[in-house]
Amino acid sequence: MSTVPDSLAAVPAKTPRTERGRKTRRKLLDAATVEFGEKGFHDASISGITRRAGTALGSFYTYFDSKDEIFQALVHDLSSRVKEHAAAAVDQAADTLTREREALTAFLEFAREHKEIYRIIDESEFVDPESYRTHYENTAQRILERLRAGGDAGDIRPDLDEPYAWAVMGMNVFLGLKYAIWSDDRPAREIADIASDILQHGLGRNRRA
Amino acid sequence: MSTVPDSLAAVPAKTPRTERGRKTRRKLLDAATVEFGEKGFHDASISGITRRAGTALGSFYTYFDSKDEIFQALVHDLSSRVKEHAAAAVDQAADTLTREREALTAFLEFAREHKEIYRIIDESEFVDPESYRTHYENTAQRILERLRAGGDAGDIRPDLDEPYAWAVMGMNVFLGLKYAIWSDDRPAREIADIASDILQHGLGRNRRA
DNA sequence: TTGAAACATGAACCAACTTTCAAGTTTGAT
DNA sequence: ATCAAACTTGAAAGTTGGTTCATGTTTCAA
Repeated sequence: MSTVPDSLAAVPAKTPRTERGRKTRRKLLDAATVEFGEKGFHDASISGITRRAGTALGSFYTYFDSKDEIFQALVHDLSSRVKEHAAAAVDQAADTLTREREALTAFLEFAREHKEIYRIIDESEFVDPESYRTHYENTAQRILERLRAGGDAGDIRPDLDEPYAWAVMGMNVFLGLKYAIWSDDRPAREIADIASDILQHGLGRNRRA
Repeated sequence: MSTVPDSLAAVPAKTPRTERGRKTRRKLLDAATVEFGEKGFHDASISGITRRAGTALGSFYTYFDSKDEIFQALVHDLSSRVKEHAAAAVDQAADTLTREREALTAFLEFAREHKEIYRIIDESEFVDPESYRTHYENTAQRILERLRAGGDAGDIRPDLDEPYAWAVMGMNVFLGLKYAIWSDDRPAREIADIASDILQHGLGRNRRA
């Protein structure tokens, strides 16, 4: 006997209805980013989140049904942010490989400034596998579209398909892990140049940069 | 007042001393591989492990100090197995890029047959970060050595350093995630050919395969 | 054969969280 | 100004599952 008709269930049951509510929800989400980022899902606690948010423990359940649910909401939130950030960087570039280089540079810089985000999205592989998969499928899709556009424009080879996009994405993610999360020292640009170099010429002896 | 002198502490305290002990420890490790692989660290339980192993709950603590400790032992164990499997495949290949292609093919096939292993190693990023890092640092190191050998032999460009190895590794890992863990359909060889193609020529229009 | 050390057992303990709830406060449309 | 709905609160209930322990059994070197 739910009070909410199924036909209107599009909006999650616990959406805040007042300004105060929206603010509290936002505070919880931000606090959760810090808590999960610092401790990981397993060691993070609801009380840790509410303490950071400065709200009572019980208030958490006004906005989220469970620890899993807020994590899921978070991944969705952060995934959008990463996407938007990369999209912004990509706009201005002229040719395809420059575009990819800019996208990677932006990703590296973003990851350095928001290591928690990288960690949370990565951990979603185990906490909320569907979100994880969606995140990377979508990212690969956008890469593939850029590559195909480049192929059409005669910028790069025209015969590229899905696995090429996954290869590019894998390169980027691991360069991010190594040179954004685990160490900061090298300029992001330097790393992006190397990736770009691989995409341009490969490792063969054929041609030099 | 430990009964074990510090100077002899090289061997973990709980190493089995009889044949029966070694067998039980092995059973627990194998059971843990299944349990962690199926449920993930968080949802896995010690009682789940001992149930699968066919031992009493208490026996677990004869061999491991905690849930974290057996996970760590497991990652170490599995990491070695992955390494050995790849090393075996690499031996016979003639030139550098063929070697890399064989390594990737072997990795993909191994991952398909042992999806649990892939998952456990991946999850160690959060459960036992040091093991995770060691695993990938070592893997990158071996890739770099192969690339350098290729550079020396005149097989490929001679100016490759660490980031190139991480880029190659990232490609491989994500192709593994997509085409070994998430889907099985395409032949491993086909995927490895694509990666090899990228390493040989890049995505530029310059030359065709 | 014997006995000390190694190993096995599973009920019970316990700490740590998540989640609930009843009582109070604030908001905002009328 | 009013009041019903929205929101807040934190103590306490409820769970879950890791860990301990006292007791019993097996191993194996002497």
